[in-house]
Amino acid sequence: MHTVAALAGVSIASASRVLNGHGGSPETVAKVREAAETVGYVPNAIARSLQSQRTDLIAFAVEDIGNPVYVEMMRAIESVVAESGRQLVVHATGGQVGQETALLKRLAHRYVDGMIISPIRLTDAHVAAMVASPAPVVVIGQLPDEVQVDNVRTDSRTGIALAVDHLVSGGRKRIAFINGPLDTVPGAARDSGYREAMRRHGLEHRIEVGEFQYEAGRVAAERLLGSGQPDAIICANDLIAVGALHALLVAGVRVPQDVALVGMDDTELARMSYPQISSVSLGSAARGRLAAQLLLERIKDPALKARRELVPPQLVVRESS
Amino acid sequence: MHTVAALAGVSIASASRVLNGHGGSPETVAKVREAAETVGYVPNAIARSLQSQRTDLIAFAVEDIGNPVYVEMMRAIESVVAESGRQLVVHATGGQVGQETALLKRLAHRYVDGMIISPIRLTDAHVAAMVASPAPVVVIGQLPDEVQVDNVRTDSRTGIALAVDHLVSGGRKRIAFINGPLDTVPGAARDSGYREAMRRHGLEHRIEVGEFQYEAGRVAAERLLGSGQPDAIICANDLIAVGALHALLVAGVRVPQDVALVGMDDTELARMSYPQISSVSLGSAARGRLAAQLLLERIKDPALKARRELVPPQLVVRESS
DNA sequence: AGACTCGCCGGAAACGTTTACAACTAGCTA
DNA sequence: TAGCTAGTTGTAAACGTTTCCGGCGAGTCT
Repeated sequence: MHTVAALAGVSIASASRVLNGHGGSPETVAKVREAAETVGYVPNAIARSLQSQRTDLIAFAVEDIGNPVYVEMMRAIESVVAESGRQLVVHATGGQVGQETALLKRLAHRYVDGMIISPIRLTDAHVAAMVASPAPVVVIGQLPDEVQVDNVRTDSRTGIALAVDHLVSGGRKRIAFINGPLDTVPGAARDSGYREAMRRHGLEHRIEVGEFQYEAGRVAAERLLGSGQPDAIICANDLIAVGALHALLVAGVRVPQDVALVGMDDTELARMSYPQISSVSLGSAARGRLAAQLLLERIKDPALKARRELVPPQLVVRESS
Repeated sequence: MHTVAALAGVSIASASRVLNGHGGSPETVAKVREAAETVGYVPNAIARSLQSQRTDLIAFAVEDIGNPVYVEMMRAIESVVAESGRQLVVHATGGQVGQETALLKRLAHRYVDGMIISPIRLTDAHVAAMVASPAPVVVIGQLPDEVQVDNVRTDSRTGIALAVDHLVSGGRKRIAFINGPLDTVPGAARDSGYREAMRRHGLEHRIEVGEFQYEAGRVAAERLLGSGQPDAIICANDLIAVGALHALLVAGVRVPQDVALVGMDDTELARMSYPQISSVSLGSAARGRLAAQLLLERIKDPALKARRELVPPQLVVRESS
């Protein structure tokens, strides 16, 4: 920039103004433009950031950036972030509380303009770090009501209820549920949703618990088949559902004739299976998009008070039920 | 930092030194540490970057951050990048040449310390932008030999050959191939690999072309079944393979008895299907890891001359063949 | 013709760090 | 005791921008 200004025979102030389109006389504009062209000037993003106190970077932190649900969220977030001329920084936290709170604390360094985080387990340390954060944070997932942090959530409890109702109306009675760990936020919500819906229909519950993974779904389904085969299985996410489907097919169980299957999250996996798996959409893409929008709006106006967006679940019926 | 120094009664230089562990007398260290503690000082990442001329950010640019292959790469890259204390910025380019070259040009702004890019189509503009880039670039995928840019690649031509040989040795003769667009780098390589392998075995080729997507695979397989059913199908990636499998199962074709199926990329999809799909691993994770390592080494020593790493393909035989 | 406005310009401060340099002290050696 | 070394400290420059502010000239109004 110094050299551009020198070459154009103007001050660096004028050069800066011209390069940012902030006026200038026609001659100076021409001179500076030409000088910049000949020396191949490109502004330095860091210096600009230092001055403007913005990095135009948005962080997204999740347990595993390979999980289809998060991939879908990330895609949606990336799209709105990119559209706003910003860029996305991704963090894989491995679901470790320490990592996540460390990340939240690092926001104080202002290395990004804000963060979208979807903690799978929510501790007091999380909440403390979030409300203390000097940079805006948006949480995807449940959050205690009193916490004043932007939040987009879905209602997986009624999501499960949709699945149960659907199966019951199809005449199923022995509806089992394969859940993820109960000490996680989604695991706990799904558990209570399932129990309540079953109680409402006067049915007995049957629950298997494992990780939110394919392999866990396969194993859990095998267990279910081993003792008093159910006539329907609800899975806490699509990975589990695909695993369960695998076990059912291997065992020669017909889906949906013998056992109906309903997944959750409605990721591509559900569409790509055979038979295609019915799944409760929790609007991953919509939640990602909303979260990004909330964050951008808050960055623009930090005085906004905390908002809470709800994306309603929706049952997508396919061949498996 | 000013306030910390003032509170501790030392100069900001001393404060900075203490906070970075660059010596200082025991008393000053104590005073500064305490002052920093009481005011809750956190260093500003941008200012530090301006001084050090590093952002500790690495960019990863691909067509679609939701594609399982790229997800796997991204995971691997994120892991080594995070381990080095840096962070990952992701870009979804939509495969558009303009977007990608724009991204490469933006490297001049030094908003990241380097970029890993995997262009699906490679133009002269790409190459020009890469060699002209002031920040290090690593390319995942084919690259003309003379281009002096760090590069990690696989050999999908012999990858296809592995699949063909395997199917031939299993007695298959009418081996069809479902490919992606021929004007893409991977599409072209796979095409020539398939043709050559078939020629070598004295077999006639049969090729369907579509996108590198599930739906394209489904449609292509339907076409193949419609006219002179093959006894084996090779797919240019796992998404296509899963789509093809779907079409086969819907048509009542037994896999692998009637038609054998081999995918490519060996993503989780292949393991999660039923039957599990044989797939040619192109080492996505390994390529991502290598690319990240190359980039980090080059950042440390920019004088290094361009290196070229090759990850050999490997056939993983499962139930579908 | 004088007062006023407006647009353009350059000097300089600012953003928040790190670090080269010089000055100083204390401890040691010859 | 003079001289040297090692360690510590503060001043100030540097990183590369943007922007505030005052000055200046040209045009407009009375």
